[in-house]
Amino acid sequence: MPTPRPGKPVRGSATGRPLMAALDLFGRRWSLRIVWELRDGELGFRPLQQRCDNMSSSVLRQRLTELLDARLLYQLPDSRYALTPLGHRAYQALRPLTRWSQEWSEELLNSPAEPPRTPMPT
Amino acid sequence: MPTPRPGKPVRGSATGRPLMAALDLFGRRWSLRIVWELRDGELGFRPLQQRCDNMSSSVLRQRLTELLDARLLYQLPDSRYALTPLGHRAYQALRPLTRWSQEWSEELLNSPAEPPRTPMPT
DNA sequence: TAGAACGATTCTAAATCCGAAGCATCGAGT
DNA sequence: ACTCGATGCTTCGGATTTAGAATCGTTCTA
Repeated sequence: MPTPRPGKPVRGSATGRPLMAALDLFGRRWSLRIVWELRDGELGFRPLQQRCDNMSSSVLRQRLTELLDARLLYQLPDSRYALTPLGHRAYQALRPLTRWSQEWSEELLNSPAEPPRTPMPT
Repeated sequence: MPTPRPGKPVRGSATGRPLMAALDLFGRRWSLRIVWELRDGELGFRPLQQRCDNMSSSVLRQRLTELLDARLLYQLPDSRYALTPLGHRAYQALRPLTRWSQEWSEELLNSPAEPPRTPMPT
């Protein structure tokens, strides 16, 4: 499964539009989380794994490879992983999601039950 | 596989922090894409499927159920799917990603080859 | 009234992910 | 020198998720 890159067609999109490549990259499990966890500081393999709720090491390695490949990460001489400038900007692009998730949380608290399948205007 | 919701522990996170729930929700394949494709207009099942590069209908249905459940979508009386206000804000939270993906694309064009495993400061 | 488009479900196979185990290396401590 | 714990991975079998095709019943249109 190749690392998605803009320009080439990616899984689920023949166009190769950058956004589609990005959605593919970040649609893989733990991708978003890994970028998130590296937001303020380099981490080695195992520490990173721990921060990611002890995700399986095999998948972690795979994601790291992909993210290295996509130039969101680079590896320090001591083998720790860190965000590249590009990776940092990706993290920043993800930040609004934090705010949103709070709204989401609040809104679900106000209506934890069944969905109104119909009107829902506004 | 339950729909992730803030407050309850989700896959890969015992805390139930809203962000982690969001990362779980959007970490599922096609989730991001579906929200994206509904950004400016309601779509029925099949039209939506087509826009998503003919993703498999079984998975589409699954994702739709989850997104309905999470209140990002609702269904019109004619059964088309649309973003709720919350879903719309989610889409907006995702927009910076578009800009980022362009930068990404450009940067990869300048260095399509092997990664410099070491220094990479700045 | 025949055909097309639709929403949705079911089934099987393939891809992906998980989790545990193992291995080699390194530095700290004795 | 020698154990010990931590680290960076790798491998492998089994579980979960996704893909893909086929199908069903309904509605809409010609």
